[in-house]
Amino acid sequence: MDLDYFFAQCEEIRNPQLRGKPLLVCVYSGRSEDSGVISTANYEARNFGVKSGIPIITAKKYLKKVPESTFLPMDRDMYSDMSEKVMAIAREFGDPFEQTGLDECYLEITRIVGNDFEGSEDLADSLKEKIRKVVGLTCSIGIAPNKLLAKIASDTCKPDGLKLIKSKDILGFLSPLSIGKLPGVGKKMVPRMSSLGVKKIGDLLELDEEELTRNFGKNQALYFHNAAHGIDNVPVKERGEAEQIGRIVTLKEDSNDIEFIKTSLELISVDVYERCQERGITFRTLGVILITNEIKTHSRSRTIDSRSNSKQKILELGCELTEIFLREHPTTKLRRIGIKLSGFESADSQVSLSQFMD
DNA sequence: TTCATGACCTC
DNA sequence: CCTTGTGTCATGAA
Repeated sequence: MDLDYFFAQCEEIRNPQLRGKPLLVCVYSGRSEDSGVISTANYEARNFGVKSGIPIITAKKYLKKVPESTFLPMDRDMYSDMSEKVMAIAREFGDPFEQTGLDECYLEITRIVGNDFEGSEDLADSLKEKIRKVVGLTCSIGIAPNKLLAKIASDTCKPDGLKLIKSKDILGFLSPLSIGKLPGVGKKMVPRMSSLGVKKIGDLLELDEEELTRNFGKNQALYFHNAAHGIDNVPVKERGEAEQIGRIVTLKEDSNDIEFIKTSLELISVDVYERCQERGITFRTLGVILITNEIKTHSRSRTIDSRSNSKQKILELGCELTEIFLREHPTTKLRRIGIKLSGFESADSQVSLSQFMD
């Protein structure tokens, strides 16, 4: 199940006046008036070529002659609330239930509907209806023998769609789709596939395993081979909480001045610290993400002996790792900076004397 | 095995 | 002209 143009649809629900006209949810970076990118566009905006990931300034050009267009900043808290409501509903329709993002989840329904395809469509319809009635959002649902096919199916039927793939229809469905429709094949992989003559998912069937392995390595080769045949054995699995907590920001200007960068590090330290506090966890590994003025990404991380969660420690380690990097790259300026925590453990599971006192 | 790093994906 | 957050994987070193 995949919610349609999720962030923009949330905004349409908050303010129904916005419906029927181009609506863009933007990530403003704060460098200049319109710097930043489009996070989500509704379908009216997509008609003008606007899509996720393009610069805001470009979207404004595309929509120059559509003055009734609306550009809104992200309101992540609101989208999280909407997501929670939807997921609480969806969870009741499948078991196991796996949420993979704010806007998508997998439901194992084999035990619930068995081989009854009609039953599975009725179940999906009633889920769609309930989400629409209770939360007001539309979504798209793919029903298939495995997660890979279900995901691709839901993709091809949005918005507000429902698509069932029966076993006998798998190759007929998959083969004509562009290779980029395959999860895991994005901006970098499409040209590589293309150079091998692979434009459609079906073209993968022509390559033998030796050729796949030579080009992509054993692991990916196996994935592509199976995917082209519609094979995927990854079970639907409940997920716990995130295993990483991170925050990354864009600096007001490119800089290699640690004091200037520190003001941003302070901000994001507080943010990740508070999110750790909310979950009552300590971390063992802290990493910094460093994106240079040339848009090259670097990371540096350190695993500490005594796990911790203090604002102090986060900022201190973050600064130290950043300083070391800057020292190693004296001519490089940073554009964006981030901190990422991992290696979590619940704070109260620390061995403490009190556990042995009774 | 664990750790560090980077590449890539997605929205 | 280029955001943000989370995850997976490959690789190489310790």
